[in-house]
Amino acid sequence: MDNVHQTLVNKLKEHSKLTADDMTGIETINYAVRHLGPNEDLIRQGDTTKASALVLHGMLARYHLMPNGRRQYLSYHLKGDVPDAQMLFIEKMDHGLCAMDHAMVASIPHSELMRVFHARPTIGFAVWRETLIDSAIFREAITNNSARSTLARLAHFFCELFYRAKASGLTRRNTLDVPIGLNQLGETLAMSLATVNRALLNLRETNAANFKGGELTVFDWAALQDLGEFDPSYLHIVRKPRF
Amino acid sequence: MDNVHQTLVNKLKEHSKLTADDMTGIETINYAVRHLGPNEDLIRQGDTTKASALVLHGMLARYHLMPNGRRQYLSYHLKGDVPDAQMLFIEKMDHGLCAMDHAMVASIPHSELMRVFHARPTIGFAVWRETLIDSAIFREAITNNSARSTLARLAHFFCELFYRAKASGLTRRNTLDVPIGLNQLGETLAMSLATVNRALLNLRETNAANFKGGELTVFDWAALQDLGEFDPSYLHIVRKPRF
DNA sequence: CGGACCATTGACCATAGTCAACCGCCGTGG
DNA sequence: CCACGGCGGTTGACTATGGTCAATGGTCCG
Repeated sequence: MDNVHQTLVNKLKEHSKLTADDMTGIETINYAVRHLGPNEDLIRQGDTTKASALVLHGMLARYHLMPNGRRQYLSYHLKGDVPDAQMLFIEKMDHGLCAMDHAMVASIPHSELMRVFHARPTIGFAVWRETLIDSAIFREAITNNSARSTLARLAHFFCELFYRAKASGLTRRNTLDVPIGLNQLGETLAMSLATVNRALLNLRETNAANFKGGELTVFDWAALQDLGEFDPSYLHIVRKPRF
Repeated sequence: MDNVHQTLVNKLKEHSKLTADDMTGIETINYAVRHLGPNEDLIRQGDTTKASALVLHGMLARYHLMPNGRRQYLSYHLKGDVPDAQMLFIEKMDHGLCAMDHAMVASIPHSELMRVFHARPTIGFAVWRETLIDSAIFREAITNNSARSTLARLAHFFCELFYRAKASGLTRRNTLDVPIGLNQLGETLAMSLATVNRALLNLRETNAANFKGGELTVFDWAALQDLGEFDPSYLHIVRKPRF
Protein backbone atom coordinates (compact mmCIF):
# COMPACT_ATOMS: atom_id res chain seq x y z
CA MET A 1 0.00 0.00 0.00
CA ASP A 2 1.60 3.26 -1.09
CA ASN A 3 1.13 6.71 0.42
CA VAL A 4 -1.76 7.58 -1.82
CA HIS A 5 -3.79 4.52 -0.90
CA GLN A 6 -2.85 5.07 2.73
CA THR A 7 -4.12 8.65 2.56
CA LEU A 8 -7.49 7.46 1.29
CA VAL A 9 -7.71 4.68 3.85
CA ASN A 10 -6.89 7.03 6.70
CA LYS A 11 -9.58 9.46 5.57
CA LEU A 12 -12.26 6.80 5.26
CA LYS A 13 -11.29 5.39 8.66
CA GLU A 14 -12.09 8.74 10.24
CA HIS A 15 -15.75 7.77 9.97
CA SER A 16 -16.07 4.24 8.51
CA LYS A 17 -14.90 0.74 9.34
CA LEU A 18 -12.87 -1.05 6.71
CA THR A 19 -11.96 -4.74 6.68
CA ALA A 20 -8.60 -6.09 5.54
CA ASP A 21 -10.26 -7.09 2.27
CA ASP A 22 -11.54 -3.56 1.78
CA MET A 23 -8.02 -2.23 2.16
CA THR A 24 -6.71 -4.77 -0.29
CA GLY A 25 -9.37 -3.56 -2.69
CA ILE A 26 -8.30 0.03 -2.24
CA GLU A 27 -4.69 -0.94 -2.97
CA THR A 28 -5.69 -1.99 -6.47
CA ILE A 29 -6.88 1.50 -7.39
CA ASN A 30 -4.89 3.12 -10.17
CA TYR A 31 -4.28 6.84 -10.25
CA ALA A 32 -2.15 9.61 -11.72
CA VAL A 33 -0.44 12.26 -9.62
CA ARG A 34 -0.84 15.86 -10.67
CA HIS A 35 0.81 19.04 -9.40
CA LEU A 36 -1.07 22.33 -9.28
CA GLY A 37 0.18 25.90 -9.00
CA PRO A 38 -1.38 28.70 -6.94
CA ASN A 39 -4.84 29.54 -8.14
CA GLU A 40 -4.71 26.89 -10.84
CA ASP A 41 -7.99 25.27 -11.81
CA LEU A 42 -8.23 21.52 -11.61
CA ILE A 43 -11.70 21.56 -13.16
CA ARG A 44 -13.82 24.41 -14.41
CA GLN A 45 -17.52 24.99 -14.11
CA GLY A 46 -19.13 23.34 -17.14
CA ASP A 47 -16.40 20.77 -17.71
CA THR A 48 -17.25 17.09 -17.90
CA THR A 49 -15.13 14.75 -15.81
CA LYS A 50 -14.11 11.13 -15.91
CA ALA A 51 -11.92 11.22 -12.83
CA SER A 52 -12.03 12.29 -9.19
CA ALA A 53 -9.19 13.95 -7.33
CA LEU A 54 -7.82 12.87 -3.97
CA VAL A 55 -5.98 15.73 -2.28
CA LEU A 56 -2.43 14.67 -1.35
CA HIS A 57 -1.00 18.02 -0.36
CA GLY A 58 -2.11 21.63 -0.08
CA MET A 59 -5.58 23.11 -0.12
CA LEU A 60 -8.25 23.04 -2.83
CA ALA A 61 -11.48 24.97 -3.05
CA ARG A 62 -14.79 24.62 -4.81
CA TYR A 63 -16.37 27.75 -6.19
CA HIS A 64 -19.27 29.08 -8.20
CA LEU A 65 -18.66 31.66 -10.86
CA MET A 66 -21.37 34.33 -11.05
CA PRO A 67 -22.49 36.03 -14.27
CA ASN A 68 -20.88 39.28 -13.07
CA GLY A 69 -17.54 37.53 -12.57
CA ARG A 70 -17.69 37.36 -8.79
CA ARG A 71 -16.68 34.09 -7.19
CA GLN A 72 -18.48 32.35 -4.39
CA TYR A 73 -16.23 29.84 -2.65
CA LEU A 74 -18.20 26.86 -1.40
CA SER A 75 -15.82 24.64 0.54
CA TYR A 76 -12.17 23.94 1.17
CA HIS A 77 -10.39 20.64 0.99
CA LEU A 78 -7.34 19.27 2.73
CA LYS A 79 -5.19 16.18 2.40
CA GLY A 80 -7.36 13.06 2.19
CA ASP A 81 -10.47 14.79 0.87
CA VAL A 82 -12.01 13.71 -2.42
CA PRO A 83 -13.75 16.92 -3.40
CA ASP A 84 -15.23 15.75 -6.67
CA ALA A 85 -16.54 12.48 -5.39
CA GLN A 86 -19.51 14.83 -5.58
CA MET A 87 -19.30 14.43 -9.33
CA LEU A 88 -19.05 10.65 -9.52
CA PHE A 89 -22.52 10.25 -10.95
CA ILE A 90 -22.94 13.64 -12.49
CA GLU A 91 -21.62 14.46 -15.89
CA LYS A 92 -21.27 18.24 -15.97
CA MET A 93 -19.53 20.28 -13.28
CA ASP A 94 -21.83 22.86 -11.72
CA HIS A 95 -18.84 24.45 -9.98
CA GLY A 96 -15.09 24.78 -10.37
CA LEU A 97 -12.26 23.35 -8.31
CA CYS A 98 -8.99 25.20 -7.84
CA ALA A 99 -5.80 25.05 -5.80
CA MET A 100 -5.32 27.82 -3.26
CA ASP A 101 -1.55 27.46 -3.42
CA HIS A 102 0.84 24.78 -4.61
CA ALA A 103 -0.97 21.48 -4.27
CA MET A 104 -0.77 17.86 -5.30
CA VAL A 105 -3.64 15.52 -6.10
CA ALA A 106 -4.13 11.93 -7.20
CA SER A 107 -6.50 11.74 -10.13
CA ILE A 108 -8.56 8.55 -9.95
CA PRO A 109 -10.62 7.55 -12.99
CA HIS A 110 -14.29 7.01 -12.22
CA SER A 111 -14.00 3.60 -13.88
CA GLU A 112 -11.47 2.57 -11.23
CA LEU A 113 -13.76 3.65 -8.43
CA MET A 114 -16.77 1.92 -9.94
CA ARG A 115 -14.80 -1.28 -10.37
CA VAL A 116 -13.87 -1.28 -6.69
CA PHE A 117 -17.40 -0.36 -5.59
CA HIS A 118 -18.81 -3.32 -7.47
CA ALA A 119 -16.18 -5.66 -6.04
CA ARG A 120 -16.50 -4.37 -2.49
CA PRO A 121 -19.72 -2.44 -1.82
CA THR A 122 -18.45 -1.44 1.63
CA ILE A 123 -15.87 0.82 0.01
CA GLY A 124 -18.61 2.42 -2.03
CA PHE A 125 -20.64 3.01 1.08
CA ALA A 126 -17.64 4.58 2.80
CA VAL A 127 -17.10 6.97 -0.09
CA TRP A 128 -20.82 7.64 -0.18
CA ARG A 129 -20.67 8.50 3.49
CA GLU A 130 -17.80 10.83 2.66
CA THR A 131 -20.01 12.66 0.15
CA LEU A 132 -22.79 12.86 2.71
CA ILE A 133 -20.44 14.52 5.18
CA ASP A 134 -19.61 16.99 2.45
CA SER A 135 -23.31 17.69 2.23
CA ALA A 136 -23.48 18.37 5.93
CA ILE A 137 -20.62 20.84 5.51
CA PHE A 138 -22.55 22.60 2.75
CA ARG A 139 -25.61 22.82 4.96
CA GLU A 140 -23.57 24.33 7.71
CA ALA A 141 -22.18 26.87 5.26
CA ILE A 142 -25.71 27.92 4.33
CA THR A 143 -26.45 28.55 7.97
CA ASN A 144 -23.13 30.19 8.64
CA ASN A 145 -23.46 32.70 5.83
CA SER A 146 -27.15 33.27 6.46
CA ALA A 147 -27.68 33.41 10.18
CA ARG A 148 -24.52 34.43 12.02
CA SER A 149 -22.83 37.74 12.69
CA THR A 150 -19.64 38.50 10.80
CA LEU A 151 -17.47 37.69 13.80
CA ALA A 152 -19.28 34.43 14.52
CA ARG A 153 -19.12 33.50 10.85
CA LEU A 154 -15.39 33.98 10.76
CA ALA A 155 -14.89 32.09 14.01
CA HIS A 156 -17.06 29.22 12.82
CA PHE A 157 -15.17 29.00 9.57
CA PHE A 158 -11.84 28.79 11.34
CA CYS A 159 -13.23 26.28 13.82
CA GLU A 160 -14.34 23.93 11.09
CA LEU A 161 -11.10 24.16 9.19
CA PHE A 162 -9.00 23.67 12.29
CA TYR A 163 -11.10 20.81 13.58
CA ARG A 164 -11.02 18.94 10.30
CA ALA A 165 -7.30 19.52 9.93
CA LYS A 166 -6.66 18.37 13.48
CA ALA A 167 -8.73 15.22 12.94
CA SER A 168 -6.50 14.45 9.96
CA GLY A 169 -3.32 15.29 11.84
CA LEU A 170 -2.53 18.30 9.68
CA THR A 171 -2.07 20.95 12.39
CA ARG A 172 1.28 21.95 13.85
CA ARG A 173 0.86 22.67 17.56
CA ASN A 174 -1.93 25.25 17.56
CA THR A 175 -1.35 26.52 14.04
CA LEU A 176 -2.58 25.64 10.57
CA ASP A 177 -1.58 26.89 7.13
CA VAL A 178 -4.57 28.54 5.50
CA PRO A 179 -3.47 29.87 2.12
CA ILE A 180 -6.47 32.13 1.64
CA GLY A 181 -6.39 35.88 1.09
CA LEU A 182 -8.78 38.31 2.73
CA ASN A 183 -10.53 38.88 -0.55
CA GLN A 184 -11.16 35.17 -0.91
CA LEU A 185 -12.29 34.93 2.70
CA GLY A 186 -14.86 37.55 1.82
CA GLU A 187 -15.96 35.56 -1.21
CA THR A 188 -16.36 32.58 1.09
CA LEU A 189 -18.18 34.18 3.98
CA ALA A 190 -20.32 36.68 2.11
CA MET A 191 -18.53 39.78 3.35
CA SER A 192 -16.68 42.60 1.66
CA LEU A 193 -12.93 42.85 1.98
CA ALA A 194 -13.24 45.72 4.44
CA THR A 195 -15.66 43.79 6.63
CA VAL A 196 -13.43 40.74 6.68
CA ASN A 197 -10.59 42.90 7.82
CA ARG A 198 -12.63 44.46 10.60
CA ALA A 199 -13.98 41.09 11.69
CA LEU A 200 -10.41 39.79 11.84
CA LEU A 201 -9.47 42.69 14.08
CA ASN A 202 -12.40 41.85 16.35
CA LEU A 203 -11.32 38.24 16.42
CA ARG A 204 -7.77 39.22 17.34
CA GLU A 205 -9.12 41.36 20.18
CA THR A 206 -10.85 38.36 21.73
CA ASN A 207 -7.48 36.60 22.02
CA ALA A 208 -9.19 33.42 20.89
CA ALA A 209 -7.36 33.15 17.59
CA ASN A 210 -5.41 35.04 15.00
CA PHE A 211 -5.12 34.83 11.25
CA LYS A 212 -2.19 36.54 9.62
CA GLY A 213 -0.15 35.88 6.53
CA GLY A 214 -1.88 32.65 5.66
CA GLU A 215 -1.43 31.15 9.10
CA LEU A 216 -4.21 30.48 11.57
CA THR A 217 -3.25 30.33 15.23
CA VAL A 218 -5.69 29.15 17.86
CA PHE A 219 -4.94 30.50 21.33
CA ASP A 220 -8.13 29.49 23.09
CA TRP A 221 -10.09 26.73 21.41
CA ALA A 222 -13.04 26.84 23.82
CA ALA A 223 -13.42 30.58 23.33
CA LEU A 224 -13.21 30.28 19.55
CA GLN A 225 -15.75 27.49 19.51
CA ASP A 226 -18.03 29.65 21.62
CA LEU A 227 -17.66 32.67 19.38
CA GLY A 228 -18.55 30.61 16.31
CA GLU A 229 -21.30 28.53 17.92
CA PHE A 230 -19.31 25.60 16.61
CA ASP A 231 -20.62 22.12 17.29
CA PRO A 232 -18.50 19.58 15.40
CA SER A 233 -21.13 16.84 15.38
CA TYR A 234 -22.17 17.73 11.83
CA LEU A 235 -18.75 16.60 10.63
CA HIS A 236 -19.58 13.08 11.79
CA ILE A 237 -15.98 12.33 12.65
CA VAL A 238 -15.78 9.26 14.85
CA ARG A 239 -12.20 9.62 16.02
CA LYS A 240 -12.44 13.00 17.67
CA PRO A 241 -9.31 15.09 18.06
CA ARG A 242 -8.20 16.30 21.50
CA PHE A 243 -7.80 19.97 22.33
CA MET B 1 -45.94 -1.90 -8.38
CA ASP B 2 -47.99 0.37 -6.14
CA ASN B 3 -48.10 4.15 -6.09
CA VAL B 4 -45.29 4.49 -3.60
CA HIS B 5 -42.87 2.40 -5.62
CA GLN B 6 -44.01 4.21 -8.75
CA THR B 7 -43.26 7.57 -7.11
CA LEU B 8 -39.72 6.49 -6.32
CA VAL B 9 -39.16 5.04 -9.77
CA ASN B 10 -40.41 8.19 -11.45
CA LYS B 11 -38.09 10.33 -9.37
CA LEU B 12 -35.02 8.21 -10.06
CA LYS B 13 -35.88 8.17 -13.76
CA GLU B 14 -35.63 11.94 -13.84
CA HIS B 15 -31.87 11.50 -13.87
CA SER B 16 -30.97 7.78 -13.92
CA LYS B 17 -31.62 4.76 -16.13
CA LEU B 18 -33.29 1.79 -14.51
CA THR B 19 -33.63 -1.69 -15.99
CA ALA B 20 -36.72 -3.87 -15.60
CA ASP B 21 -34.82 -5.84 -12.95
CA ASP B 22 -34.07 -2.66 -11.04
CA MET B 23 -37.74 -1.81 -10.99
CA THR B 24 -38.59 -5.30 -9.80
CA GLY B 25 -36.06 -4.77 -7.02
CA ILE B 26 -37.69 -1.51 -6.04
CA GLU B 27 -41.09 -3.23 -5.88
CA THR B 28 -39.82 -5.42 -3.07
CA ILE B 29 -39.14 -2.47 -0.77
CA ASN B 30 -41.28 -2.43 2.35
CA TYR B 31 -42.44 0.82 3.89
CA ALA B 32 -44.89 2.41 6.29
CA VAL B 33 -47.07 5.38 5.36
CA ARG B 34 -47.18 8.27 7.78
CA HIS B 35 -49.32 11.41 7.83
CA LEU B 36 -47.98 14.71 9.11
CA GLY B 37 -49.76 17.85 10.23
CA PRO B 38 -48.71 21.45 9.51
CA ASN B 39 -45.36 22.26 11.08
CA GLU B 40 -45.01 18.75 12.49
CA ASP B 41 -41.49 17.40 12.84
CA LEU B 42 -40.69 14.13 11.14
CA ILE B 43 -37.23 14.07 12.70
CA ARG B 44 -35.54 16.46 15.09
CA GLN B 45 -31.97 17.66 15.15
CA GLY B 46 -30.04 15.20 17.31
CA ASP B 47 -32.32 12.23 16.69
CA THR B 48 -30.94 8.95 15.43
CA THR B 49 -32.73 7.36 12.52
CA LYS B 50 -33.17 3.90 11.12
CA ALA B 51 -35.46 4.88 8.27
CA SER B 52 -35.62 7.33 5.37
CA ALA B 53 -38.73 9.14 4.23
CA LEU B 54 -40.02 9.32 0.68
CA VAL B 55 -42.34 12.30 0.20
CA LEU B 56 -45.71 11.19 -1.16
CA HIS B 57 -47.67 14.39 -0.80
CA GLY B 58 -47.11 17.93 0.43
CA MET B 59 -43.91 19.77 1.18
CA LEU B 60 -41.19 19.03 3.72
CA ALA B 61 -38.27 21.18 4.81
CA ARG B 62 -34.89 20.65 6.38
CA TYR B 63 -33.75 23.17 8.95
CA HIS B 64 -31.04 24.00 11.43
CA LEU B 65 -31.96 25.16 14.90
CA MET B 66 -29.67 27.90 16.23
CA PRO B 67 -28.72 28.33 19.90
CA ASN B 68 -30.84 31.50 20.03
CA GLY B 69 -33.89 29.61 18.77
CA ARG B 70 -33.84 31.02 15.25
CA ARG B 71 -34.39 28.55 12.44
CA GLN B 72 -32.44 28.37 9.22
CA TYR B 73 -34.33 26.46 6.56
CA LEU B 74 -31.97 24.57 4.28
CA SER B 75 -34.05 22.98 1.54
CA TYR B 76 -37.57 22.05 0.55
CA HIS B 77 -38.83 18.71 -0.66
CA LEU B 78 -41.67 17.72 -2.90
CA LYS B 79 -43.32 14.48 -3.91
CA GLY B 80 -40.72 11.91 -4.90
CA ASP B 81 -37.85 13.40 -2.89
CA VAL B 82 -36.07 11.33 -0.27
CA PRO B 83 -34.81 14.11 1.98
CA ASP B 84 -33.07 11.96 4.54
CA ALA B 85 -31.32 9.71 2.11
CA GLN B 86 -28.73 12.20 3.31
CA MET B 87 -28.77 10.32 6.59
CA LEU B 88 -28.43 6.77 5.25
CA PHE B 89 -24.90 6.37 6.49
CA ILE B 90 -24.94 8.87 9.28
CA GLU B 91 -26.28 8.05 12.67
CA LYS B 92 -27.19 11.37 14.26
CA MET B 93 -29.30 14.05 12.57
CA ASP B 94 -27.46 17.35 12.25
CA HIS B 95 -30.72 19.04 11.19
CA GLY B 96 -34.45 18.62 11.55
CA LEU B 97 -37.09 17.71 9.01
CA CYS B 98 -40.62 19.08 9.20
CA ALA B 99 -43.80 19.27 7.18
CA MET B 100 -44.78 22.73 5.96
CA ASP B 101 -48.45 21.77 5.82
CA HIS B 102 -50.37 18.51 5.75
CA ALA B 103 -48.09 15.94 4.17
CA MET B 104 -47.70 12.24 3.66
CA VAL B 105 -44.50 10.21 3.56
CA ALA B 106 -43.44 6.61 3.15
CA SER B 107 -40.98 5.63 5.83
CA ILE B 108 -38.47 3.12 4.45
CA PRO B 109 -36.18 1.29 6.89
CA HIS B 110 -32.50 1.67 6.09
CA SER B 111 -32.22 -2.11 6.24
CA GLU B 112 -34.66 -2.35 3.32
CA LEU B 113 -32.64 0.08 1.26
CA MET B 114 -29.34 -1.62 2.04
CA ARG B 115 -30.83 -4.98 1.09
CA VAL B 116 -31.85 -3.64 -2.30
CA PHE B 117 -28.52 -1.84 -2.82
CA HIS B 118 -26.62 -5.06 -2.25
CA ALA B 119 -28.91 -6.99 -4.57
CA ARG B 120 -28.91 -4.36 -7.31
CA PRO B 121 -26.04 -1.85 -7.05
CA THR B 122 -27.56 0.24 -9.83
CA ILE B 123 -30.39 1.22 -7.53
CA GLY B 124 -27.86 2.28 -4.92
CA PHE B 125 -26.05 4.38 -7.49
CA ALA B 126 -29.30 6.03 -8.53
CA VAL B 127 -30.11 6.95 -4.93
CA TRP B 128 -26.51 8.08 -4.47
CA ARG B 129 -26.93 10.33 -7.48
CA GLU B 130 -30.08 11.65 -5.89
CA THR B 131 -28.10 12.63 -2.79
CA LEU B 132 -25.45 14.27 -4.95
CA ILE B 133 -28.10 16.39 -6.63
CA ASP B 134 -29.22 17.41 -3.16
CA SER B 135 -25.65 18.51 -2.55
CA ALA B 136 -25.71 20.64 -5.67
CA ILE B 137 -28.89 22.26 -4.39
CA PHE B 138 -27.16 23.04 -1.10
CA ARG B 139 -24.24 24.59 -2.94
CA GLU B 140 -26.58 26.76 -4.92
CA ALA B 141 -28.25 27.84 -1.68
CA ILE B 142 -24.91 28.96 -0.29
CA THR B 143 -24.38 31.10 -3.36
CA ASN B 144 -27.94 32.35 -3.42
CA ASN B 145 -27.90 33.55 0.17
CA SER B 146 -24.36 34.87 -0.05
CA ALA B 147 -23.98 36.57 -3.38
CA ARG B 148 -27.31 37.75 -4.76
CA SER B 149 -29.52 40.74 -4.10
CA THR B 150 -32.72 40.18 -2.17
CA LEU B 151 -34.83 40.33 -5.31
CA ALA B 152 -32.56 37.95 -7.22
CA ARG B 153 -32.47 35.62 -4.23
CA LEU B 154 -36.22 35.45 -4.08
CA ALA B 155 -36.52 34.98 -7.83
CA HIS B 156 -33.90 32.23 -7.83
CA PHE B 157 -35.63 30.43 -5.00
CA PHE B 158 -38.95 30.45 -6.81
CA CYS B 159 -37.27 29.40 -10.05
CA GLU B 160 -35.72 26.35 -8.46
CA LEU B 161 -38.90 25.30 -6.73
CA PHE B 162 -41.01 25.79 -9.82
CA TYR B 163 -38.54 24.05 -12.10
CA ARG B 164 -38.23 21.01 -9.85
CA ALA B 165 -41.99 20.82 -9.40
CA LYS B 166 -42.55 21.12 -13.12
CA ALA B 167 -40.01 18.38 -13.84
CA SER B 168 -41.99 16.14 -11.47
CA GLY B 169 -45.32 17.18 -12.97
CA LEU B 170 -46.50 18.92 -9.82
CA THR B 171 -47.44 22.32 -11.25
CA ARG B 172 -50.95 23.29 -12.29
CA ARG B 173 -50.75 25.50 -15.37
CA ASN B 174 -48.39 28.26 -14.26
CA THR B 175 -49.03 27.89 -10.54
CA LEU B 176 -47.60 25.89 -7.67
CA ASP B 177 -48.67 25.47 -4.06
CA VAL B 178 -45.91 26.77 -1.82
CA PRO B 179 -47.10 26.45 1.78
CA ILE B 180 -44.45 28.76 3.23
CA GLY B 181 -45.10 31.91 5.24
CA LEU B 182 -43.16 35.13 4.78
CA ASN B 183 -41.40 34.58 8.07
CA GLN B 184 -40.21 31.19 6.92
CA LEU B 185 -39.19 32.60 3.57
CA GLY B 186 -37.01 35.00 5.51
CA GLU B 187 -35.51 32.16 7.53
CA THR B 188 -34.74 30.45 4.24
CA LEU B 189 -33.27 33.34 2.30
CA ALA B 190 -31.49 35.17 5.10
CA MET B 191 -33.78 38.20 5.13
CA SER B 192 -36.00 39.75 7.74
CA LEU B 193 -39.75 39.52 7.42
CA ALA B 194 -39.96 43.15 6.33
CA THR B 195 -37.34 42.69 3.64
CA VAL B 196 -39.08 39.59 2.29
CA ASN B 197 -42.26 41.58 2.02
CA ARG B 198 -40.56 44.41 0.17
CA ALA B 199 -38.75 42.02 -2.14
CA LEU B 200 -42.07 40.34 -2.91
CA LEU B 201 -43.52 43.72 -3.84
CA ASN B 202 -40.57 44.33 -6.14
CA LEU B 203 -41.08 40.94 -7.69
CA ARG B 204 -44.75 41.64 -8.26
CA GLU B 205 -43.85 44.92 -9.95
CA THR B 206 -41.72 43.11 -12.52
CA ASN B 207 -44.77 41.12 -13.59
CA ALA B 208 -42.56 38.05 -13.78
CA ALA B 209 -44.22 36.21 -10.94
CA ASN B 210 -46.37 36.58 -7.87
CA PHE B 211 -46.50 34.85 -4.53
CA LYS B 212 -49.60 35.28 -2.44
CA GLY B 213 -51.40 33.16 0.10
CA GLY B 214 -49.18 30.15 -0.39
CA GLU B 215 -49.52 30.11 -4.15
CA LEU B 216 -46.75 30.91 -6.60
CA THR B 217 -47.78 32.10 -10.03
CA VAL B 218 -45.28 32.46 -12.84
CA PHE B 219 -46.33 34.95 -15.49
CA ASP B 220 -43.09 35.24 -17.40
CA TRP B 221 -40.67 32.37 -16.91
CA ALA B 222 -37.86 33.90 -18.97
CA ALA B 223 -38.03 37.12 -17.01
CA LEU B 224 -38.08 35.31 -13.68
CA GLN B 225 -35.14 33.16 -14.68
CA ASP B 226 -33.30 36.30 -15.68
CA LEU B 227 -34.05 38.06 -12.42
CA GLY B 228 -32.76 35.12 -10.42
CA GLU B 229 -29.76 34.31 -12.64
CA PHE B 230 -31.26 30.83 -12.67
CA ASP B 231 -29.45 28.16 -14.65
CA PRO B 232 -31.10 24.79 -14.01
CA SER B 233 -28.09 22.71 -15.01
CA TYR B 234 -27.07 22.22 -11.37
CA LEU B 235 -30.26 20.21 -10.84
CA HIS B 236 -28.94 17.62 -13.29
CA ILE B 237 -32.41 16.73 -14.48
CA VAL B 238 -32.23 14.81 -17.73
CA ARG B 239 -35.85 15.06 -18.78
CA LYS B 240 -36.15 18.83 -18.90
CA PRO B 241 -39.58 20.41 -18.54
CA ARG B 242 -40.97 22.73 -21.23
CA PHE B 243 -41.95 26.29 -20.53
C1' DC C 1 -68.02 39.82 17.48
C1' DG C 2 -63.41 39.04 19.21
C1' DG C 3 -59.03 37.17 18.90
C1' DA C 4 -55.18 35.06 16.69
C1' DC C 5 -52.19 35.02 13.17
C1' DC C 6 -50.10 36.71 9.31
C1' DA C 7 -49.15 40.33 6.14
C1' DT C 8 -48.22 45.30 5.33
C1' DT C 9 -46.21 49.65 6.07
C1' DG C 10 -43.51 53.49 7.97
C1' DA C 11 -39.82 55.55 10.85
C1' DC C 12 -35.62 55.01 12.58
C1' DC C 13 -31.19 52.95 13.08
C1' DA C 14 -27.23 49.68 12.68
C1' DT C 15 -24.49 47.15 9.93
C1' DA C 16 -21.84 46.44 6.30
C1' DG C 17 -20.72 47.88 1.31
C1' DT C 18 -18.22 51.18 -1.60
C1' DC C 19 -14.61 54.01 -2.64
C1' DA C 20 -10.34 55.97 -2.12
C1' DA C 21 -6.16 56.77 0.01
C1' DC C 22 -2.31 54.82 2.29
C1' DC C 23 0.86 51.41 4.05
C1' DG C 24 4.14 47.67 4.02
C1' DC C 25 6.16 43.90 2.12
C1' DC C 26 8.35 41.59 -1.52
C1' DG C 27 10.35 40.76 -5.80
C1' DT C 28 12.33 42.79 -9.92
C1' DG C 29 15.44 45.24 -12.46
C1' DG C 30 18.48 49.12 -13.04
C1' DC D 1 22.19 47.79 -3.33
C1' DC D 2 18.55 50.62 -3.79
C1' DA D 3 14.48 52.38 -6.39
C1' DC D 4 10.36 51.10 -8.19
C1' DG D 5 6.10 48.83 -8.89
C1' DG D 6 2.64 45.76 -7.59
C1' DC D 7 -0.09 43.25 -4.66
C1' DG D 8 -2.39 42.54 -0.56
C1' DG D 9 -3.71 44.38 3.59
C1' DT D 10 -5.38 48.56 6.50
C1' DT D 11 -8.06 52.46 7.43
C1' DG D 12 -11.42 56.24 7.19
C1' DA D 13 -15.55 58.69 5.26
C1' DC D 14 -19.65 58.26 3.24
C1' DT D 15 -23.68 55.71 1.77
C1' DA D 16 -27.01 52.19 0.98
C1' DT D 17 -29.16 48.34 2.29
C1' DG D 18 -31.64 45.97 5.19
C1' DG D 19 -32.83 45.06 10.35
C1' DT D 20 -35.76 46.44 14.23
C1' DC D 21 -39.77 47.94 16.17
C1' DA D 22 -44.23 49.37 16.39
C1' DA D 23 -48.63 50.34 14.57
C1' DT D 24 -52.17 48.96 11.27
C1' DG D 25 -54.91 46.03 8.41
C1' DG D 26 -57.07 41.62 6.73
C1' DT D 27 -58.76 37.22 7.05
C1' DC D 28 -60.15 33.17 9.05
C1' DC D 29 -62.06 30.81 12.80
C1' DG D 30 -64.17 30.08 17.02
